[in-house]
Amino acid sequence: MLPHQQIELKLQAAVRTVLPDADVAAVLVRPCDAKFGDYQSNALMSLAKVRRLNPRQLAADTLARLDVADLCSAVEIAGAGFLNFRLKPAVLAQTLEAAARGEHLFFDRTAAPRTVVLDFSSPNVAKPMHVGHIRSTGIGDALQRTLRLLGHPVISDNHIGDWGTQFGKLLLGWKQILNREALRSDPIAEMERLYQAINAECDASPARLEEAKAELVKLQAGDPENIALWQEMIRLSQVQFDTIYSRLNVKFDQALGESFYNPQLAAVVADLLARGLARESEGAVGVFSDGTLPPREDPFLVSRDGEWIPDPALVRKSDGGFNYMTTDLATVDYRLKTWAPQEIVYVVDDRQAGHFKKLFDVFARWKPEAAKTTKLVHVGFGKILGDDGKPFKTRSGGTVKLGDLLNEAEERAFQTVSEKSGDLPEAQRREIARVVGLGAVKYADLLPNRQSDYIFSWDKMLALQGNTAPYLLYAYARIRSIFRKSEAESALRQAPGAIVLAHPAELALARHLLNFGLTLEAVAGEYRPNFLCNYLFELAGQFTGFYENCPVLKAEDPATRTSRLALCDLTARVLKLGLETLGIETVEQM
RNA sequence: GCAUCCGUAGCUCAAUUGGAUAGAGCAUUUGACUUCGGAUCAAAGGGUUGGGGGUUCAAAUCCCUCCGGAUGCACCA
Repeated sequence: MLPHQQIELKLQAAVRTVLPDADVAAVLVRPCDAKFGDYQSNALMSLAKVRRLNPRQLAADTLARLDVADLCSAVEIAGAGFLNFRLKPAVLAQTLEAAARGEHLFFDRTAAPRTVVLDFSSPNVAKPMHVGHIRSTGIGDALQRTLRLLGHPVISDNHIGDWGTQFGKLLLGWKQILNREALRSDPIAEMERLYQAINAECDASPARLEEAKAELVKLQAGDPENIALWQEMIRLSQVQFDTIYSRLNVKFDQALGESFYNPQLAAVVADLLARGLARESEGAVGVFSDGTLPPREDPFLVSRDGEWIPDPALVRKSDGGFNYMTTDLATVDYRLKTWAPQEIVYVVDDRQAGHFKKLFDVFARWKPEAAKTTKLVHVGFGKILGDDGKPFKTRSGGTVKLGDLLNEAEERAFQTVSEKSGDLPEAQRREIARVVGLGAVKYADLLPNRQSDYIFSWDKMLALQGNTAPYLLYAYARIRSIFRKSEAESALRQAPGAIVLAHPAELALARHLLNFGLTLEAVAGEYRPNFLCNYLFELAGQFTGFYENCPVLKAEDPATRTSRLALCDLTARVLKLGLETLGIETVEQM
């Protein structure tokens, strides 16, 4: 167990003896500004507040019951009632030595695993994956990696858009205007063309729209020809998905598309009707407000002309068809029955926040028992903008296809690598460029707080300085080169010596290494990979300070050299694992 | 119109239960080293956290209000 956790447990026990009724779950120990110490707790101030106690007195009483002499050199009460802890350097060194022996890497697997269904990526059949998919896919994958690393069982599920009204138009196009040659060379582009052409015709001609609807009805009724064509469209799309996911190194446990839930949709609606949760209105069936919330907070009401009117969650259209609310409800039901998760997490565009608010509300009313044990979470994210501040498009104004984007990233990275390391063989430069280019795109997407929009910039994400993937990869490669040069790695692994933290830069680096686990927990707790990005960037910065001030291979004595090599190795391992957790590979040389 | 999210340095962004003097990178200026990888590092300037009010020992964070932006508002997903 890491030192801060030991302190935290002891502090919680001390608080319990002083305030037996207190909820100590909020009594946390967190890293703090180095001038105050290594760790800090500010929990006593809020505990004192609600009890109208003097916070400094409470801190003093708690401190009297707290024995952390084995871990800390001093505990201070500061300011309004902060507790500041300073680790003994020996404790710091011992923690690093245990890591050097491979006993841990500054994080613990969770003591309270939670089963999480992670729903992300969700591309559509017959459409190209575009730049927008990088967000859901990248954030979702980083979250699944983080949760797994911490020991939580994860079921990642790609809820592919393989059903819906668009197939009426696609089928009509396929039967009437399909270009076989184009389909062979670029199936996704051809299917997209079919959809766009027919869609435009339908907008202009109601008769054409009726034709498309007729194809859809046939498909829904199980017409063998339409089913076969639909399956062919899915198969062709799957080839594209597989290619992209393979490049991005993203894996799913499940890929149960919308069509998987078709057989359950009628039963879902019947059940909602039978329970009195849904009712018919204007020929459609919807779930309406239950009046328990004030109108402003009620997701089923909307204001029009100064009046609150119903804004139901429709589960059946007036033509008898179902929509995505119905599918999502059936999906929740299936996931509950199949995996009994504690959480279902949807990594989906923030624009759908309203939909999820309704979905979660209907779920709570539909399955009140399950709602007590299963938390539904919408992990939303903002848009990617061009440097004009408008949604990111190609120069001609079209959608940026994900495959093209990845190609360009690799190409740009290749040019830089060739410029800087032209002496490496081309195959190696290609491989470096692949890792750097893809890493740059992923990292740039994970770095900003996910809820805000961000501006896409090749120059910034591929820059070798600043908070970028290339910088972190370079930091890693630089450490690795020390070992290449010294051939000291095997010796280090065989006989890890004592770690001596004498220089301030060594201490600072060591402290930062210890915070890796806290960072991972924060990522998993708030579904925010950017915490890990910033942690790694800071780690690289701390390493630089160490590297500038503390000669490693030229250290003054063998013991110092061994100790510093161990610090290098631990830093490299955390960088590598951290990047891996973000879905980013590393290279030994660049 | 109503709702949601957002507004932080010239630009792009951070800020982990409300915590101590709001931090990085870019850009700008200055400096270091015939380099354990210069694809480097160090330093400086730059802020009334959109405005105003409130709660609190403590507010970028919570509440109210105004301004500005994005998004969403039954039978597309």
